[in-house]
Amino acid sequence: MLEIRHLKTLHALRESDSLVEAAERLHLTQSALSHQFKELEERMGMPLFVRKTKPVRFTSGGLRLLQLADAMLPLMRAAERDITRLVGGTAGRLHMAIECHSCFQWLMPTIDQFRDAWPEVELDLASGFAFAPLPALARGDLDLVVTSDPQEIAGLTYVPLFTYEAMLAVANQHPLASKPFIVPEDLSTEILITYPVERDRLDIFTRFLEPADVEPAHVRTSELTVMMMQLVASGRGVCGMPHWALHEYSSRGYVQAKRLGEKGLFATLYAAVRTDMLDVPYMRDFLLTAKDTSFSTLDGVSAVR
Amino acid sequence: MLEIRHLKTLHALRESDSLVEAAERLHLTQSALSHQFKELEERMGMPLFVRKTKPVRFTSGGLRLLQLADAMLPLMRAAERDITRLVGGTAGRLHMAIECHSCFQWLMPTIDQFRDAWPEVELDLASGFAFAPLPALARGDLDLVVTSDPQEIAGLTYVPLFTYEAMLAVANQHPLASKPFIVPEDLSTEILITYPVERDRLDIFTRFLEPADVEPAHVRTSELTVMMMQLVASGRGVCGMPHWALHEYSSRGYVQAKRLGEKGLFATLYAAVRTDMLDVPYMRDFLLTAKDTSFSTLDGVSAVR
DNA sequence: TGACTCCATGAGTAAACTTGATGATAAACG
DNA sequence: CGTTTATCATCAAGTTTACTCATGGAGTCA
Repeated sequence: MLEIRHLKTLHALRESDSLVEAAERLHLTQSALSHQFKELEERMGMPLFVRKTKPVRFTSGGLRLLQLADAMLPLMRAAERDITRLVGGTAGRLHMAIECHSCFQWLMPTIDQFRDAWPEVELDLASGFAFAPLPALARGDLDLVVTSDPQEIAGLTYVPLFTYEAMLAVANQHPLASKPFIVPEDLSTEILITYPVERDRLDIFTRFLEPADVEPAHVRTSELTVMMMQLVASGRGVCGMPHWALHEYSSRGYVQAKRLGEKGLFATLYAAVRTDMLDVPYMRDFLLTAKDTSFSTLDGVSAVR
Repeated sequence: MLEIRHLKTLHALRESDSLVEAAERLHLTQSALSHQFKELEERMGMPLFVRKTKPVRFTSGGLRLLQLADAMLPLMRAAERDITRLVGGTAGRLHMAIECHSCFQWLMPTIDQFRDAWPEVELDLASGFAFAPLPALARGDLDLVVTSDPQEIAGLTYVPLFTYEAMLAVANQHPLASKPFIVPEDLSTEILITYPVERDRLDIFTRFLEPADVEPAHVRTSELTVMMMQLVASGRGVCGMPHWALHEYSSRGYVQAKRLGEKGLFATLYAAVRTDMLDVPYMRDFLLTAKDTSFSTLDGVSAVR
């Protein structure tokens, strides 16, 4: 019924002052526009503009359609631009979400490096995701999700980034420091320090304490890793942390890193992307950079991949 | 390039699970959709959905276009509905603005009556207009403006509603009560009570005091006419008011209504509408009702029309 | 009045769209 | 494991649509 073409014509007509001028602007003949309006007005059942005046004047119906055009044409242009950039693959959008809080510091170098290499790509990073990020990825609201819990969703591909061991940071003189590894019950009398996020996003709860039905004596939160390390070092609590994040502190003897459970608590981080995005150059590059960064981050820290 | 039809097709394809089903939904053949997609994907330079899967899966490009469809299709439907209602003329929109503050009480009965008669018309009344209402009317953002200052704007018609005399309410025992009429200088020692609006929207300033360069001793404001009358009656100020608004009080000897200037201060109120809206049934009716109401409001109050 | 501008109209044409039939491919089924 | 069924692509043909070209009427300005 109503078509984009009509809106474009109306828009051009308002910008110019007559049908002829509007026709030129649209690279059409005046006759074409005349026909177009005739038919459109027939379909709408009302005139859309007054012809004899200069500049042209719109009727109420015409004005309403112009409102529509003003709303729709920019949307269209934006979408077409996005598609073009997507095809080109050197520009586009990369909206990320990360489920794992402690990955921030690991992801940041990757992002910085990427931003330099692909200045045309619009970067966005959301961490505190209210909604489930993987469906949002499938829906197209996101472009990449860093997760340790890959779910089988059609159209999504999971690219493994690296495997890390979650460990417990304790003060050097702490009683637990002498144990070969930590068991859940050890924490029932401890103060546990975590990032200020929901429990079900912290491996130490979901995969260590909760299966054993153990609750720490107290839980306190901190935004910054440095701050957490200070608290731990001064014996005011313990905290779970990826071994690579801990390495900087444990290798200097600032705190001790203890294994969680006899066999350790390992997790693999994946980058989830829509499968067809794997072909897009900037996406390939981001994934490669992310892997590289993770290797170098892990380098000399652990053999775990 | 990109057209509504394409968005509708994509939308239908997401709702159904295959091309055939989408085709049915759109009352088209499967072949039609196949052709349509082939061409669209060619134009876009990328596939938009994965065919072999069930339900169909969209590529990133397809998802982006679906986002666009989700934004645009509702806008279109709303616009088309508005146009239909505009043509029918028994339903539609009537967004008003009034420039003259004291017209509220006069307009309200008209609006009430109108609402009963045309329940399908979406009424909206704005008084404190930040922007100029007449250009907004011409632009299509408003549908009716009550003004006493008609400006020649192409496409607008001014329907005179009635002429009224602005008068000054003073206490019975007030010194000014004995004068045959008021001159601007009389107010230089008086407390003037006004509605709490900008000065340039009050005739007593723009057409009486300011031309004579006279400032009242003090200006205080009040929201309610009743309250203003009480203040005036108890000798705590004077106030300018349309004679019809004053009549209720002056005819009972509560206050005195004095002429402003030897010849009186008259103003005509107009309803400004876009000319083509004069044909719309509900608009005709509103204007007639408004005139009627103004006649009956004036009835027995004054012969001024 | 004549030149000019603007818009409407009719006819012709090329392109786009649709249709229905047919074929290829892949999944579902006995 | 062959058969059935469903889905999508392709083809040829008919139809519609949207444009251009050519022409004419109406209004405007010297």
